[in-house]
Amino acid sequence: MKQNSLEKIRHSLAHILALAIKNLYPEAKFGVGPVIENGFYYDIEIRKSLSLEDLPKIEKEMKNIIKQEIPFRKKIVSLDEARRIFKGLKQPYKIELLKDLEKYGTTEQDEIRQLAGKINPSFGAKSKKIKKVSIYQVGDFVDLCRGPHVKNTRDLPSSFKLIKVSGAYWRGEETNPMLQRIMGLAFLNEKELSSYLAQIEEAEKRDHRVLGKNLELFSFHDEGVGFPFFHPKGMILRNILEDYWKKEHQKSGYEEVKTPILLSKSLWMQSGHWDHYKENMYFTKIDNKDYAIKPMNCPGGILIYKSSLHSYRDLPLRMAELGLVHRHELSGVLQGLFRVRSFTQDDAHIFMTPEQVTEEIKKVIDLTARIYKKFGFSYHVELSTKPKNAMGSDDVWQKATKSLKQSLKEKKLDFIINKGEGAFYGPKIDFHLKDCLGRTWQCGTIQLDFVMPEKFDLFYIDKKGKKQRPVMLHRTILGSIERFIGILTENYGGEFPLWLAPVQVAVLPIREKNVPFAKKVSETIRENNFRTELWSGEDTLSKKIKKAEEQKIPYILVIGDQEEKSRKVAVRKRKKGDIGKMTISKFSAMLLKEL
RNA sequence: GCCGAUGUAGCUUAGUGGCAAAGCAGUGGUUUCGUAAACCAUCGACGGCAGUUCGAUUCUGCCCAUCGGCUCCA
Repeated sequence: MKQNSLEKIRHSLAHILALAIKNLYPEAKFGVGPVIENGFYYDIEIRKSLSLEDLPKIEKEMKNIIKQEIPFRKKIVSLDEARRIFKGLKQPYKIELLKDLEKYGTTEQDEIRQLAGKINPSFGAKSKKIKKVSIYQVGDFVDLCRGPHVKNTRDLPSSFKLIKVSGAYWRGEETNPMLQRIMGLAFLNEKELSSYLAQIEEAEKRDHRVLGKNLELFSFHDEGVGFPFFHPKGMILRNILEDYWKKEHQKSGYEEVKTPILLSKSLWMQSGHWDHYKENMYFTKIDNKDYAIKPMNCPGGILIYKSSLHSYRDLPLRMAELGLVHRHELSGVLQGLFRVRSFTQDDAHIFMTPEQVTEEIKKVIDLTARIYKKFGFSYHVELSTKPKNAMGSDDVWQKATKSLKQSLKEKKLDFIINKGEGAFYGPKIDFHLKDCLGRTWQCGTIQLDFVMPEKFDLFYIDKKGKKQRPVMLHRTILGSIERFIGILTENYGGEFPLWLAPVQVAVLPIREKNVPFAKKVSETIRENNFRTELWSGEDTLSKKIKKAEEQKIPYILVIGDQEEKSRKVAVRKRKKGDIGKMTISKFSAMLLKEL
């Protein structure tokens, strides 16, 4: 099994999985079985509903098959021939794929949608004509497949593992039947497999839902599913984050505003949310009139803009808002702080002249880069284009998309394009953060909007005293404060750097009689503007240290008779242990330097 | 919302068709202790609603929540 790329191995294992399924469940109908990051999966339809307990049996069957040293055989056949083959095998999903191949030359859903003219006819890709397709056979399993594959099952390693079963909609469409997806990990050798498993274990240890509870940052309750409760320590973290954010925005020429969370139906009708976002909104009645809780902050910002007359001299007008929004997300998507139903966007709406657009976008990109750097995150950028339920003409969308691209190019940022993933009012740039375990999270977004200014009849007065239509930019950098705190927690594994740590210094007196001096020490530290706790409880020193370490407090000061006598405190640093004795002023200076 | 799994005390876990077990945490004492768990005592739980049963935490159904995916998304 040499020189076979991992990709080939994973793909071939997907076929072996399918063969194993066919052996165990002869009636199986097969969907698709691609390679994914770290492994592979196959979507299947069988009568039995599989659970985790079924996986070892399937895995065993796969290993059996591999042992038999079966060759992978490739055949090029005409479309008609392929159709006959899969009809004979009773594989309706494969036949559906063949139909698409014939009609559009691809099985990629995005491309098909475009070619079918359902969205973005203007972007029009060309259909490639396909006359022949390749099929691969291994044992009794025949698959429509581009390949490539290993030559023989003897080229496959045993370093794979089936890990999950779940439902998955056929072709990713909610309206299609749900198939069963079996997912597996696969690596070149046992060592890589186990190191990946270790990495998963490490990620589990950093789970912000667990740390959030242990560190008393936040909680969730059945009484408000998806609505996070922030505890005192979580609030400290949050306030530090927000203060930092406010300072950076002041420096960058933003003004802060706050808009109501409850606004009337007529406003949401005007903004288009009523038509385009209703399924995600919460409603109520006040004095018999319909109101909605805001799912986005823009209409509020727009009303502020409209409340006075603006000259071209005032633009760009950068209006920032830490805005609390509520969105009724499907119950199945909720995930700790990463996905909640109420969250605070670090939003801003920038109103500007059309000439200012590229320059402003570049400024936002710069600010985003600066803020991410503060936390040591790297990131990649994606550009999302016009979605199915879009408002506004193709012309306007093209123009907006072009501006975003232009700014990205000028900033020399590479980007991936997500077709049809934009907001309903405009295309967007998304920033995806990479944490220390290599996982990515969507946070910042820049959305260019020519639609809302039109809907709300916004204008400014130009040089000649004439009314002109401004362009609007919606943007976030952290994305949501809640999600960002979740990411920070996992990134640091709960060991927040000194400037973010809810408690920076724990002061631990050894004996009862050391408490008065310890109290003085902690007061001095507090006066020096550090967050400190005095632990004057009954526990032994060892126990207090254990607790302080569990709480991941950056510094621990031990106060006993010796310290009291020498007026120097014994300093213990998180992860480092004892780092010596020093005066309080020296200690404070050291902390200051670390900030 | 869909597919699958799970739900015992604040946390981690044990267990049973017949009084639900423990460690940590908490509380009350004793101890005054020098760098990751002192000692004694004590409080505290079977997610909810039905059904089967003499009896249900245990079996069945429905609901709720959580976890892993799908779809969606900051």
